[in-house]
Amino acid sequence: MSKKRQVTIVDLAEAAGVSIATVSNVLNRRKVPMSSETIRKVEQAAEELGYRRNVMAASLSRKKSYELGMLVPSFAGYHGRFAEEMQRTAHAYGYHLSVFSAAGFDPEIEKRHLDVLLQRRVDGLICHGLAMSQEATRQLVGVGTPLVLFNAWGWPTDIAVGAVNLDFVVGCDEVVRHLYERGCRTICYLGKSSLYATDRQRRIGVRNGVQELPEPVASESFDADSFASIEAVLEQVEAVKARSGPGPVGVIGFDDIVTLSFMSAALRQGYRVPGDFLIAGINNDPVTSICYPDMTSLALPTAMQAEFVMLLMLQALDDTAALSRFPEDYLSKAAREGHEIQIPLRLVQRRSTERAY
Amino acid sequence: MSKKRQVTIVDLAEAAGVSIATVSNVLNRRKVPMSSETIRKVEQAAEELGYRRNVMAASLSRKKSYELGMLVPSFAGYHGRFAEEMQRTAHAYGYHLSVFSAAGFDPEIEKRHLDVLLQRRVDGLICHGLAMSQEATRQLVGVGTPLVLFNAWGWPTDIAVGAVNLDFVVGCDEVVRHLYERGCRTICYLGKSSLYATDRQRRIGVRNGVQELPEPVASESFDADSFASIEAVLEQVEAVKARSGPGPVGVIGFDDIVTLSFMSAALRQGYRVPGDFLIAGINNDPVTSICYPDMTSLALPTAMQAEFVMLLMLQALDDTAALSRFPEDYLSKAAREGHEIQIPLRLVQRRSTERAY
DNA sequence: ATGAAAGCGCTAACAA
DNA sequence: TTGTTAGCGCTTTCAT
Repeated sequence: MSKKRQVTIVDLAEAAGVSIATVSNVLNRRKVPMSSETIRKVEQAAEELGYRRNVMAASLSRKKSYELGMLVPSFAGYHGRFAEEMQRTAHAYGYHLSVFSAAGFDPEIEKRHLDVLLQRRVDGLICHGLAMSQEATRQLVGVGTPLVLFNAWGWPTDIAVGAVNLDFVVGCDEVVRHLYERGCRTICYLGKSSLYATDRQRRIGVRNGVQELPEPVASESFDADSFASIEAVLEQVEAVKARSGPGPVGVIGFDDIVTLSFMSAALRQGYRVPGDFLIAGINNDPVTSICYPDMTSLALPTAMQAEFVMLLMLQALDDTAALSRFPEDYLSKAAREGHEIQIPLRLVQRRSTERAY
Repeated sequence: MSKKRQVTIVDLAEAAGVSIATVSNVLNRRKVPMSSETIRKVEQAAEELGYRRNVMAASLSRKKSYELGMLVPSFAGYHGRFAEEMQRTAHAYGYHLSVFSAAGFDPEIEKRHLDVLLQRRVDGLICHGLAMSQEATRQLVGVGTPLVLFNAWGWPTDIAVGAVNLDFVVGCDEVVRHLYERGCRTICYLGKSSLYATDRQRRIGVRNGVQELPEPVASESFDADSFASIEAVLEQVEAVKARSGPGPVGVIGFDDIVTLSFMSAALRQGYRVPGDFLIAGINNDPVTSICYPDMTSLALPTAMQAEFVMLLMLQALDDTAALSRFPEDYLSKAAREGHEIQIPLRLVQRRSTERAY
């Protein structure tokens, strides 16, 4: 911030020969009556002097910053894409979004970032299901700053005004059915216990899917986190394959990263994909369409998720003006689902799950 | 930002029975003499009332925000990793870093984000070589807010105080030599003309590398952007391979994404990698170690790059206190290289360039 | 060792 | 239609 004197509304007022209140009114396009001559003079002065609004001063005075803060565990993969989408969406509704990466799931770092955001007096907070305890969150955020979560299940509403969650349950259910239809009579899920909440949703979905199948299908879950390498995971899956029938074994991974790791390891061992294994990931990361073979995955509609996060946020902020710009079906879905909104995923089929040949 | 009255230093002053000036001194741990009793009382009051500093007010008064702004074209891949690293580094030196994704290389969006950052009165700006013109940048940023660039070549110092650049020239040179040593006597570079500046550095490096080889080697460059699909690119490379000798053809891609696309396309066509092609990417994206086959790539030392960006920034900000925390060799390298600092890359060898079998 | 007071740049009643 | 003025919460001389 430049120490040298910046151009302020006082300068503009002088140059335009009006009062600072008038300048403020012009600059903020307020609905008070003003002569077009005044408007012109002020705008010209602003242009000529190179005026740039000081939003800190404005926010301080207005007691509202139109600034939102967001915390993600990483800029990589889904979280980065979602953050980008949230920035776009926030802007569309008149807010700015600062995103911080907690660089993992470290509660201490989360806490620090949240504190900074609160010190900046952001109007609202957007977080993933936090690593820090609910109690710590309640205490830190307190009242007054709405917190909207994404992919967080079962948080009490006295902490967060709501959550917008990807529907992994239904999504994984669908993946299971897809694998079954492609000939799999054995299905393995490769989970990540370290990401408990979101892993759990997937497990439920897989279990539901298997149970609903027209015939009994064997299924196994593995915790990829607890193995030293992806090769070790592969060994386990190989064992399952050994005692299963002749058809392909279906594999669903926690996300596209572990799924791709597994697929590559299988290829290195000489297995065919598809053929010996049919493999599907989750996230529809761009890598799924450029890897070999290209990989079936669950697409996450980040734009829709962002819209609903924003919707909940604006409701909490009582920003009726912005709120009125939502399409009717969004508002009604939000009203129907309450403070935990489900976002449906979409299965994208690629070669990794083509019918065994 | 909560409309309801927030706890201010006035409240603390009252509770502790001291003046607001004293409260401010205590809270900021200033070096003025204070009785430990006063300190205790103030800190206790702050604790009890749940005080949280309002940094907007502080920044406004201090005319310094300790806030930095950064613009990246995307949160994906290298830029996201670098942004994360910059946040960490900035924090280590007492600053906070808000990162915005321009969602591509759109000059209009860049402009908007920069303007917002300047309105927030950030102390400094960190950008990639911008899509917007140098003239527009000069006009927008003006004086007073230092701009440090990364991966930007040849920007005048009256716009940016300096640039910290990945040394793609030397890096690509090294990749070429590596491919040669592994048996390639023909080398193809798959570029991206849309990313002109950074593509150019790679081309120079490849050319240099080829020229320095002990024997003549054929080389070709293709612009992946100008083809409809990666298969179309592959066709071109196949043509090159057809008129080259029996050994493997070496392929270097603009980044790991186009490289992996190419590799997968080649595998789909039945080529062997390594074998028919030896393939190397750039960025050392995490995907390089989980794809099939795992892929040789150039690692980008983001932590080092972040340190130097911070160093240039702190110099521009005259923050001698923070500056003194840099290791001697960093300071001397910066002094030696001036306002365009080169960061060396590191070749990471993987199976995609193993000796042809 | 502590306090009084003048800002920082802007907003928002309220007056004129 | 425009202007006056009292804050917003904090920092920072300068007195005491």
